[in-house]
Amino acid sequence: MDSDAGSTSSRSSSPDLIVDDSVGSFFSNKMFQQYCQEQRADRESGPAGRKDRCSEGDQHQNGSEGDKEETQDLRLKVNSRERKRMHDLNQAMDGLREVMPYAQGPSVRKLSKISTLLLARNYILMLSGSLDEMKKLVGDVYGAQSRPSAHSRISAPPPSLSLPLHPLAQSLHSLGLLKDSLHLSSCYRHFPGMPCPCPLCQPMPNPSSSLHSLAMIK
DNA sequence: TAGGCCATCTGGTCCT
DNA sequence: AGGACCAGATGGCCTA
Repeated sequence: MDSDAGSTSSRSSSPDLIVDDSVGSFFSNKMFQQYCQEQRADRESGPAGRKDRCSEGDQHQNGSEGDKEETQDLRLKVNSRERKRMHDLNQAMDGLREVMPYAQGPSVRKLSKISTLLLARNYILMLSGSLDEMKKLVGDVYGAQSRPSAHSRISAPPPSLSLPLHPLAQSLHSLGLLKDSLHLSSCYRHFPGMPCPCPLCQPMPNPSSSLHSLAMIK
């Protein structure tokens, strides 16, 4: 189908659609309108189109010309709304990609939608785990401040450091998005005696949880 | 060339 | 009734 004719790039999740305020939404340049006219011609001329479109054409075959145009206008309006809805959805997806901890730039392939969602989920779970751990740590510090052994407890390397990387990092690896040069830990401050705060260096909060399987992209 | 990903169209369903 | 949402179908583009 040549329905992509109205956009500059089918790979973009935010195609350049012309806003036609008279229609009330994203709509259509001349090419798209021409496409619609061709579709109408297809419907009326023969069985070349899809079956559902043909049935729609048959359905209105006996109607008056005015009814036909009214139906087609309604269809265009509905299509336009649906296009706008998907456009908004893709914008939200782009917004999600922007806050995901993976390298962005022209040389890095954009995350697919499913990858974005899976990574986002894992990222949220990982942040929640980190927050819980931080709370515990803070509680330990303030609870044991009067005890002399408190300091040594903090500076001791956490046993979790030996655990495997968080599934988020594994996901990025599996997607080919995490290379050595792209490691994100440089964005974070490293404190002596503390684990690297970089999200990708975080151990799995619970290795036996179902989270592990969720990191597997497809 | 097959498979993945995507945009779009479309009809159905639900909600306001 | 009209709009939002959803899922299926279809075809185009890209990559391995």
